[in-house]
Amino acid sequence: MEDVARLAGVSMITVSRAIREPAKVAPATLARIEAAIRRTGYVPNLTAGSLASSRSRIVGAVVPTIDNSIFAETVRGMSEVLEAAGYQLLLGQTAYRADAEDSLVQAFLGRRVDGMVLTGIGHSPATVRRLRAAAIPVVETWDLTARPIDMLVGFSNRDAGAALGRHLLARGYRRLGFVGGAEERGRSRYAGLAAAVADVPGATVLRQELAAGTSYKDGRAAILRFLELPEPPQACFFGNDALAIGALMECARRGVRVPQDMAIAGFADLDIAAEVTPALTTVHVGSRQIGEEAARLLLARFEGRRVAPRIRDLGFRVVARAST
Amino acid sequence: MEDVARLAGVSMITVSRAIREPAKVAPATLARIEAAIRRTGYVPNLTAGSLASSRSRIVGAVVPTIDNSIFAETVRGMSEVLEAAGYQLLLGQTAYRADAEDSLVQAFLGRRVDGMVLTGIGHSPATVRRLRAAAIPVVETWDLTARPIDMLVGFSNRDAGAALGRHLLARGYRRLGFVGGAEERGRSRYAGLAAAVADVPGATVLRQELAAGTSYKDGRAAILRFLELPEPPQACFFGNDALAIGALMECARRGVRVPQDMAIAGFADLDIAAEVTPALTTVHVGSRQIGEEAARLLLARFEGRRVAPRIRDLGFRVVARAST
DNA sequence: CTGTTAGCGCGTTCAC
DNA sequence: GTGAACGCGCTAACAG
Repeated sequence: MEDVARLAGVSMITVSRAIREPAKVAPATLARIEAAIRRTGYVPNLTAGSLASSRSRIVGAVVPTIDNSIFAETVRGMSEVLEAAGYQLLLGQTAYRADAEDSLVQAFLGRRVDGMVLTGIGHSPATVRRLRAAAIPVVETWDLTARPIDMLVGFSNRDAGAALGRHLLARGYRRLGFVGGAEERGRSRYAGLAAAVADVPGATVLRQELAAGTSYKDGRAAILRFLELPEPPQACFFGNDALAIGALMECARRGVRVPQDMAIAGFADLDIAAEVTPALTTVHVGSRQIGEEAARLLLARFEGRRVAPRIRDLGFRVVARAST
Repeated sequence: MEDVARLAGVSMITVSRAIREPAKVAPATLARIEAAIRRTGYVPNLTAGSLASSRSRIVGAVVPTIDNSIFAETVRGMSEVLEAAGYQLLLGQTAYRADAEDSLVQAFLGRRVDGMVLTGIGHSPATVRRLRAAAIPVVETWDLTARPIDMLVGFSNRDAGAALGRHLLARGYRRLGFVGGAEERGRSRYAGLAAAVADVPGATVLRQELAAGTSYKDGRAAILRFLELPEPPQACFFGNDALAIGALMECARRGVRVPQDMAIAGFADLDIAAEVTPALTTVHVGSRQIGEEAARLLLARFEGRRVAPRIRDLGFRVVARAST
């Protein structure tokens, strides 16, 4: 930067301004500086800038995984909004390991990210303490609570589970099954379903809890376990679409008719849910919008705007298709 | 850090060492420092560390998108290997926009990433110049070339396309179709297919080039266009599994038998490819391994080890399933 | 609109 | 095994 300044015959601070707020520099000066930048091949060191300004223009995001497209869409939405505003995304994946979130948060805070996005509302006390101490904007996502750490963008997994349960019950199914991974949000969906079932005399629900981080194969195996029961469920709600589609495919192979012999529903409404045959009943939750909105909230706070309300319930929508 | 040093009765540099190389600090001193860190809630500022040491422990990765799980797996593999080594991942998505890569590279270099991972081997001259000037380790992925910018982990899209073409031809199909997005690697796959077709007298191939960033829906539409022809292809190769599965589903809906009336093949071997009915013939390319290996190469270079060879051809494998 | 001064919070290099 | 001085490259705050 010193070279650039010398070449342009100005001081370093003017170069700095020419880069960050070109409008505040005289056009002639600006032109000379730009020429000098080009000649020297100067690349501003944003690390030094971050240190000096104590703003990194980096946002940290922690998700369980991006393989499973439900979070991939969220990350994509976030990343597009952030990039458009000149921010970068530091991505961390926990693979559903309990301790991974805290160490990622710690690492991100060490990098002085300007904001953080977390998945879910369950965090270790240490994590919460760290985030509060850092005093940066934080957005929790994919769930709902009255007391977020700071801001929140999501929907009620419990209500969504209940709504899907009511849909199944309304369709006349009474013996229900639930299959989900061992993680917080999946459990909330089950709790909702169970509550809906409790409201209807004679309705029952059987639950299979799998390890977290499930995929197609697990759905296939789970539906088999149900089908082998003397009295299998009539309808099965899977904690995510991948599980449900695995189950759907297994039914197709075995000649189990969906929904006549076994109704199947998923969760999240991946692109593929509408494409399979029969098309999958699921709950649409706006994965992409969650990411976009989270990013927008952060940007608002970065720009000093007050965010109200701090809780954004984006809701959900039961999408009834042919599989139920 | 000054507070910590004072509390522990040592100098700042000793605190610094206690954090980075605890082995080089006397156990008693170390214990006092750790206690002081806990009492003060001190969080080392890695930005300052980066500036002083000119090593950021950040790797930048540019992918077209992570929605499409083929790159999601690569990113996941990368991120796991990097996180285990104490590195963080800065993620950028181009959404297949031509100019997006260069601006992301520019931004990442400005942050002084220690290394970069790019998707593909086609980059603007400006991008290549920047990367060379930065003199950091760079890994290109998902394709093959004799002259990578620095290092490369991938496979030959052309050969993979040709291999799948030979598979279709060996199965007796002569009128082939190809559907792919308008992007470099998809075009290479087509080129390979076309070459395989040229080797067999009487074999033909019809091509549909879609916009880049395709999904299930596009596959569905594309197969319809083929089916409406007076003489549709007998077998259709799709540039990625999502397209192929969309087509598969459309065939199921229309009562078009796969593979008897229309054979279908995809590319990348997503988890779901093995699960659909009929199971999808595709080309396995080790998306996850590409990411892991790219990360390992970078780590090797960060640690000063020489990497040879700099080109890692991970190969591919035609996975013949029921859909062809 | 432009410049000056004074750090940002560490790690490097040497010395002890 | 520990410390002092210096600088990494930039920007905030103020002055002009």
